[in-house]
Formats: sequence, structure tokens, C-alpha cells
Amino acid sequence: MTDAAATKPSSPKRDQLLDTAWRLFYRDGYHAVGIDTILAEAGVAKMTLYNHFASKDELIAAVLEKRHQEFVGALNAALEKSGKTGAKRLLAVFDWLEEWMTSPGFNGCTFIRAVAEYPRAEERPHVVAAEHKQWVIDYLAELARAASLKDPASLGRQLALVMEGAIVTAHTFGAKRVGRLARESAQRLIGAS
Amino acid sequence: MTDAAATKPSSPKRDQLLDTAWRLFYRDGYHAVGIDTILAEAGVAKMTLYNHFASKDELIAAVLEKRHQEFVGALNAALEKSGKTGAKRLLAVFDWLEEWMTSPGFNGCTFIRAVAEYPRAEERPHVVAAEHKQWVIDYLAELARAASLKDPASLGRQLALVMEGAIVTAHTFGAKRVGRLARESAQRLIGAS
DNA sequence: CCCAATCTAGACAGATCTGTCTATCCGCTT
DNA sequence: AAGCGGATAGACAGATCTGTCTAGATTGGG
Repeated sequence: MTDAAATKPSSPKRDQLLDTAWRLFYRDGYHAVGIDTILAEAGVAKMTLYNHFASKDELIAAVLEKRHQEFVGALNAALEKSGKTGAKRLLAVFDWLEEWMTSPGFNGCTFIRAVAEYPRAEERPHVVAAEHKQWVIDYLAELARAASLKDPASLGRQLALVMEGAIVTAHTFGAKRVGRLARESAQRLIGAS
Repeated sequence: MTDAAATKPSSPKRDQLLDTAWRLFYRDGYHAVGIDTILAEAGVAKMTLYNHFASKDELIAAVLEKRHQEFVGALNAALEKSGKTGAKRLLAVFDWLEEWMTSPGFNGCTFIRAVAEYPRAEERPHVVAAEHKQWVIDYLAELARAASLKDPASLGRQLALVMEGAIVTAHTFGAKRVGRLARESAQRLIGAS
């Protein structure tokens, strides 16, 4: 048990598959990338993939789960590093968001895009993406609660709306001023709370 | 010239293709639906399709353009019918949004999903979707200006963020309370304006 | 009544898709 | 040295993908 919490047993080949798969899925889309492309790029045999994952959908689900772990880690690290507390900690989330959206290679949100390509609520990628989004909502609500803001649950949900909207808009048009705009919206929603 | 503004010459077969294509694309996704499925469902021969549209991407683009026209019509009609003016007219947009998100068959935003599946800014479906989203932003800004709110351009953009976020969230989890939440957020942003 | 435009079915090409199977081989442990 | 778990290449199945082409049917206007 060297790895954290609830991740699957990790092997080098498995990790390489997940990394390569994510890079391609994120760049081109889930349906647009075939298994064979991933295998060629990762330098891994087909049977190795199907030994680790039952199907392409399961591979996608595993990719999303791993990205979620990384997301949680990156967000926590950014907030720690910011040193902010209270309501400013909530705004630091939007600083971090802006940084991400303007970083090279930004291509929208891999989870939103999973929901878009797997529109039915029972499809595995959709389910995993929804779990991630629920986590984000709960996290924002928890920050609001820690900042002693009133009705933190509602505020968390509202800020999540702004976040999702910002990411989608940044992907549609390119980021430019979307980050600042989202931060301002967040500030106003917090202020009106 | 019986048809409005800047639409392509319309023929019965062409319309049927657009309708069927949209239904399937919206239900299952753009990559997930093959040309053959659309043809079978629409009862149209393959050459007819390729006589009207240069490629699948062009068909998708045409579908999105038509949906945009319908969107504009529906939104305008809803706002007229509401009879609201000023800032209340802005809120009526969010009433309309909630109605749509809770209506049967709601499956997210076809434009957002086009951006998700065609992530590169130069791909035709992405371009058409971006044009639609720009129209929405401008429309909200115009309503804000008509309501004599200050900095209507910024407010329009902020409200658009909330809208996008609401649609994505409703698709991810099912609508439930997302509509009301978005409306409240909008109200606060307008109030803080 | 015939011409021209439009649509038809269906074959076809050539690529690509997911997933399965086999037979081989490498490296580690005992 | 033997054996075993895991990885390998590559063939294979069977479906499906977009797009092209042909040759015949249908239809409405002059």
C-alpha cells in the first residue's frame, strides 16, 4: 500500500497508459481518439491495455479518476501557497482558475467534456465526471463555511456555477479576460451573501 | 426569398436531414452518431446528403446554425410573452432557462457540447458554436443596457457565465434546483451592479 | 411529351473502430 | 535451472466510419 487512499494497484505500464490516454483525450476528445493511437503513442501492447482495463470506457473512467486526484492536489497546494484565509481563500480559488485557463495547452475541462460526450447519466465517464463536480461544489461550500459566510451551501453552489461558466467560456473563445470576470462575479456573490 | 435573413436555400429533404441529424446529435453526441444512422432515420439517400452538405462537419455546422435561429426566436418569444421590462426582463431570461432545463429531453447545450467535441478553435462546429455564444453575451448586455444598468457589457458577460454554468451543471446532475440557483445568482449580480 | 433537376438504392473503397486470441519471449524468484 | 507472471507483436473478427460512384426512378414545367 504505497499509494494513497482508493486508487487502483499501480504498475508502470498502467501509469503510462493513463498518462498517454489523458494527453490524447484532452487534446482531441474521447471519441476522436482510438485505442490504437494510444497504444502506439504509449508503446504498449493491446493485450496489456485490456488486462488493466475492461474496456475503453473503463480506461476513460480511470483517466478521469486520476485527473481528479491530481486536481484535488493542485488546488489544495495552490490555496496553501496563497496563504489566504477566510473569504480571500475563496477568491484565491478564482486566481488559481485564471492561471489555469491562461496556461498553454488549456483546452477546457476534461470532466465537462466527458459529460458532453457521454450525455447519459448512467454512462461511466459521466458518472465519474459528476462525482468530481460534486466534490468541487462541496469544496467551495466548505471554504465558504470556514469563512463564516452565511448560507455557505448555497454560496458554494453559486460560485461553482460561475466557475463552470468561466471554464466553458474560456474554452469557447480563448481565455483573455474571462478569469478576471469570473473573479469579479465571485467577489460580488460573496459580497451579497 | 421566402426565408429569413441569411439561411441557406431550403428544400424539404434538406430540412428533414437537419431535423433528424439534430435530434440524434443532441441525444447521443456528434461523433457517436454516424451518417448512415441519420440517413436511415430520415429516409434519405446518401448522395442527397452529400449534395446538400460538403461533409459531416458541414452538416453539423448547418444544424447548429439552424438551432441558433430557433434559439433566438424562442428566447425573443418568451421575453415578449413575459411582458417584463427593465431588469425584470433580464431575470425573465433565467425563468426561461429554468423552464428549458427542466423540460423533458433536456440534454445540455448543443453548442457547448459542440465545443467540447471539436475543441480546436478553427474547427467549423466550434466556430459556429462560438458565434452563438457571442450572440448570447451581446443579447444579455443589450438587455442590461436597456434596463439602464451601469456597465451593461460587463454585467452581460457575468450573467452569461452564470447561464453557461447552470446549463452544464444541470446536464451533469439533472436540473433539480439549478434553475432557481442561477436566477438567484443573476439577481445578486444585477443588484450589485 | 420530353427535358432537366432531384432523389433513389446500393455497391464500393479504404480506413478505422473495439475487442479477442495465440504464440512467443523476457526477467525474476526460488 | 526451472518455472511463472507479465508483456510482446500481430493476426483476426466483425462492425462501422466517411465519402464516392453509377445507373435507374421520379417529378414538375415548358
